[in-house]
Amino acid sequence: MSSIVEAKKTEVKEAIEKALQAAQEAGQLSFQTLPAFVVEQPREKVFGDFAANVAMLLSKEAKMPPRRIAEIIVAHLPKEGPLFEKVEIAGPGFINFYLGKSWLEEVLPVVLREGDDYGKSDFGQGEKIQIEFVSANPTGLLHMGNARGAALGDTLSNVLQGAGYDVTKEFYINDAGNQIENFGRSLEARYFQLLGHDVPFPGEGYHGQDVIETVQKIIAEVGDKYLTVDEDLRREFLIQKALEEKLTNIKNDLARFGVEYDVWFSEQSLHDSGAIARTIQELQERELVYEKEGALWLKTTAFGDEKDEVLVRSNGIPTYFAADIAYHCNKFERGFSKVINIWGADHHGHVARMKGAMQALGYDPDALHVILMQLVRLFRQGEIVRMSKRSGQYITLSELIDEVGKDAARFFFVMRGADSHLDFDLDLAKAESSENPVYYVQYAHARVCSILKASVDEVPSYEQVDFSLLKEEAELDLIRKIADLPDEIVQAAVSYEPHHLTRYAHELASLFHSFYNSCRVLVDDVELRKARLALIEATRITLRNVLRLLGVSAPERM
RNA sequence: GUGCCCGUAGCUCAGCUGGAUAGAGUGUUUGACUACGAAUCAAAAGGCCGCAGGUUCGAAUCCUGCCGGGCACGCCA
Repeated sequence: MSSIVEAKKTEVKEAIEKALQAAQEAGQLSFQTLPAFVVEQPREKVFGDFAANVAMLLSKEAKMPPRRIAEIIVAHLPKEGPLFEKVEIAGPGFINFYLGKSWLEEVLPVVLREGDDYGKSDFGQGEKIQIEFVSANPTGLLHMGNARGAALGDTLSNVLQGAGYDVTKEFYINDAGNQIENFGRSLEARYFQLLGHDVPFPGEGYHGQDVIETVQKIIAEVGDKYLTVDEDLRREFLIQKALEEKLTNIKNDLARFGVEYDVWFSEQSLHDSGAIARTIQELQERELVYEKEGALWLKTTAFGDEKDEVLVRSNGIPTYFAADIAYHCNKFERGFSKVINIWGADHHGHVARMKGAMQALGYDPDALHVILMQLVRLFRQGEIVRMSKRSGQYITLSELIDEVGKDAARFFFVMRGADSHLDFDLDLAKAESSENPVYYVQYAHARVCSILKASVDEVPSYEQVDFSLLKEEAELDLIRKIADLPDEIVQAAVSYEPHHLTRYAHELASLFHSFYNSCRVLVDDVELRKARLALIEATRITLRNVLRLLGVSAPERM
């Protein structure tokens, strides 16, 4: 539960702060406030283990060129401390710190000791975060957009948990409102049609084949006895049965995808409990609601929206927007300090409105964070796979898992940032070759396992290993990357960008493959062999932990 | 028309709150298996970071204006 990299950065930073103070007291440097400088790992290894940009930031206030300031700071740093092997000034005024390799010897024991927990931290301090994703209409099957949302949301949840947050994953079931009425009419029409009655199908209805299948199942169970009952009763029954079946399907598909929710939240329950009515009343009390043409409107223009939005239609039914406001209030009432939503980019117009509504009701709009994800395009043999939801012609999550497998699907969806359009190459995802990044990472894991199996002796416990024997460039690079995991997870968590993790996984695998090709593990030298076994065991642990966060399996054989 | 997102190597994309010579993968070219898995590795080539201004010690990153692509502008969700 500790990050060595973070600890070292802090040590460097404190040393610089002391040097700054000393320089100021000596009258060599004058400034009012300490600038918010950073200590970071430079892009290039030649620039040392850590670098500070403090001199550049101070240049203006201290009225001195950055390199001159850097010289003064360096002069006040501890000369021969255990911390710095070498300190250099480079480029426009960076101070580069070379720590030598002794600090790297601290890394592997931590990994071996923490095992499955390596990479976790208490950064989030148990802060309560709620995350809502997929929330697909229970009137159909899950499509590619839902699949991307599922992979993104679930991975982000894992990452947040890994960074020490208390995460609740939630699926909002749209089981009320207009589209359910519409769904009911579609079900009813199919019910009549399948029982030999020639009735018209509603133009705006749900045309998909899956709806027909759902009704077939219902008929198999109850037969034709709902032909003659009252229309309201019939529709209510069909809706209830169909929603049950659809929801079970959705749950099963998501479970196959490795996604389990903590809460399934029903929209209908907000109607039933009066939560929506209460929310509308509260908005009314704040004089943000007015009546026009028989409908109730919310003054969203007061929060910069282009036009006001309807809360309650002239037919008396609250809109989705009204229900969603009530739902979000409910989230905050449950004590979450942060609420994350993952929406398709086509809902972006909804973001400002929802934040505005939260502000109107006295909540902090910034506590609501919406991740918008761009659309997914499927490619097969270089051609776009055309899909149309209206006609029911689209590839479902279930079919995707059948075709490319859970591992590839999840990895591919998380590989790109949410706001970039995702081109999903089905052939690449299926390819069992090096072009496929999933296999590349998994292969690294399988390779480690294979060596461990071939080894006659067990992985030594970390107390029995002399880690100073690891001094090849490839070994040190690999250790450095392993040491990064806790920070990578925190980075991905605070930025809500899980795609950093697929990148990290690939880099780690790459450094391992390099190491494998330049160093032999099972050498005759007993002590070196032990050290290298410990290194690859730590690599295995790190790879497996990352893959677990991604929801991708870590096979021992491929 | 208005608003939001995107524009980086042939292709698909990274690039963290502004930092050093803009990075991966893939594709192309060339090498490496009598050694723990060649589903691997090493090396080369490949860029006006859409265009033009501005902010400053410093811009792919921030601001403005254009150009090009996507999306949204319902008493749908």
